[in-house]
Amino acid sequence: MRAPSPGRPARADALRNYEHIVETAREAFAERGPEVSLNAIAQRAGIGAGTLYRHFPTREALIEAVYRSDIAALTDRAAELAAAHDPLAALESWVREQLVPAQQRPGIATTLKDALARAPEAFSLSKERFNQAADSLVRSAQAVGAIRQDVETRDILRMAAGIATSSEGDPAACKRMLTILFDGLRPAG
Amino acid sequence: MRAPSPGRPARADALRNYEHIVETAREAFAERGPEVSLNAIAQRAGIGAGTLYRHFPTREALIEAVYRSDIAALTDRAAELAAAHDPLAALESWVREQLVPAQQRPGIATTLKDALARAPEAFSLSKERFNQAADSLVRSAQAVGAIRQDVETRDILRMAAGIATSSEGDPAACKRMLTILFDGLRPAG
DNA sequence: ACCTGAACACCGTTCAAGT
DNA sequence: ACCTGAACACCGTTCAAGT
Repeated sequence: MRAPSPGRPARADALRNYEHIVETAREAFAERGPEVSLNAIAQRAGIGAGTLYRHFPTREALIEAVYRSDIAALTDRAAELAAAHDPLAALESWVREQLVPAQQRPGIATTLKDALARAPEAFSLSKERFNQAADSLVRSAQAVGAIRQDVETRDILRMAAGIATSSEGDPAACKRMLTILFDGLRPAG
Repeated sequence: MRAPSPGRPARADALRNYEHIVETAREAFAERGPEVSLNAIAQRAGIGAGTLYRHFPTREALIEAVYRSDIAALTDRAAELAAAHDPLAALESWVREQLVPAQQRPGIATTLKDALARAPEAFSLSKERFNQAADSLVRSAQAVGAIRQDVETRDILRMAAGIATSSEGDPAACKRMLTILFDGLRPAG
C-alpha cells in the first residue's frame, strides 16, 4: 500500500493545472461552502473532471491543498506568540484570536479536524507541524503550572473546534464558551 | 407561510405507511448512519419515493420522527434527576450519563442540534419540551449558586454536543473534556 | 506523461397517472 | 385522499481515447 502522495506535479503544464485547480477551488469554497460540487470546480477551472481527480483523489485532499497556507500561518503564529508572551497568555491568545476565528471560516474546520485525526501518521508535513506547534503551547503552559496536567492537546483542540463550529454567527456565545473552556483548564483545585 | 406540520396522518393506510417508514428509517440509520439515501429507505420500506417525501419533506423531518422518542426519554430523565438529586448533581449526571451518550448515537446529535437551533419557533413540541427541561436543570443549579451565572443553557448544550461528537471512540478523552467543562462551569472566582 | 469528456451508477426531488 | 414509480437534473468517479 503506497501513500497517495498528493504532491505538486513536476511537468510545467500539470503544475499549472494543479495550481489553477487550487485557486479555483479556493474561490468556490469561499462562495459556495466546502460542499460545492467537484465537477463544478473542474468545469469552472476549464479542465476535465479526471484531471481534478488525479491531482486530488478525494475532496479532503483538495480542501487540504486550499487551506495548507492557512494551517501554516496558524503554526507560525503559535511560535510568535510563544516567544512574545508568557505560556498561558500565548495559549489563550492563540486559541481565542487565531484558532477559533480560523475554524469559523468554511472548510478550514474540516481540515483541522482531519489534521487532528490523522497527524499521528504524519502523512502531511503541514498538519504534523501544526499539531507540534499546538502541543508546544500546551506543554509550556503545563510546565509553569498555568493549566491542569490532566489535559491533552487534542482535548483543547477538539473543544475549541466544537465551540467554533457550534457558535456560528453568535460571537457573544463564542466568548462565553471560551471563558468556560479556559476556566476549566485551570489547575485542578 | 404555513408550518410544514409533519404530523401523523389520519387515514389508516397512510398511518401504516408513516409508521413503517419511521421504523425502516430507524433501522437504516442504525445500520448505515444518518446519511443513508432516502430512496434506499423508501425502497426498503416497499413504498414509492413520493410517499416518503410527502410524509417527510426533508431529511431532517424524518430524522426528527425517528428520534422523537429518544428526545422525549431525555426530557423525562431530566425531570427524574431533578427530583432525586441536588441541582448540580442532577445537571452533571444528566449531561454525563444521558445527553452525551445519546449524542454519540448516529443521527440524534443532528436532531438535538436542530432542536437547539429552532426551538424558539416551537415548531415541534418534543423539541420545545426538551429545551425547557434542560433550561430547568441549568436554572436550578444557578439558583443555588452551584454553577456560574454568566452561562446560558444553549452554551452547555453546544459544548456537550461538541464534546460528544468530537470524542467518538475515545471514552477517556470524553471524560477528560467533560471534567474541563464542569470545572469551567463553577461559579467564577 | 498528461489530459479530456462521455459514461456509469448513483443521489434528491417532482409529478402525471393511477387506486 | 393517498400512492406509485418513471423522469429530471444533478452528484462522484472512472476510463477509453486522444495529445
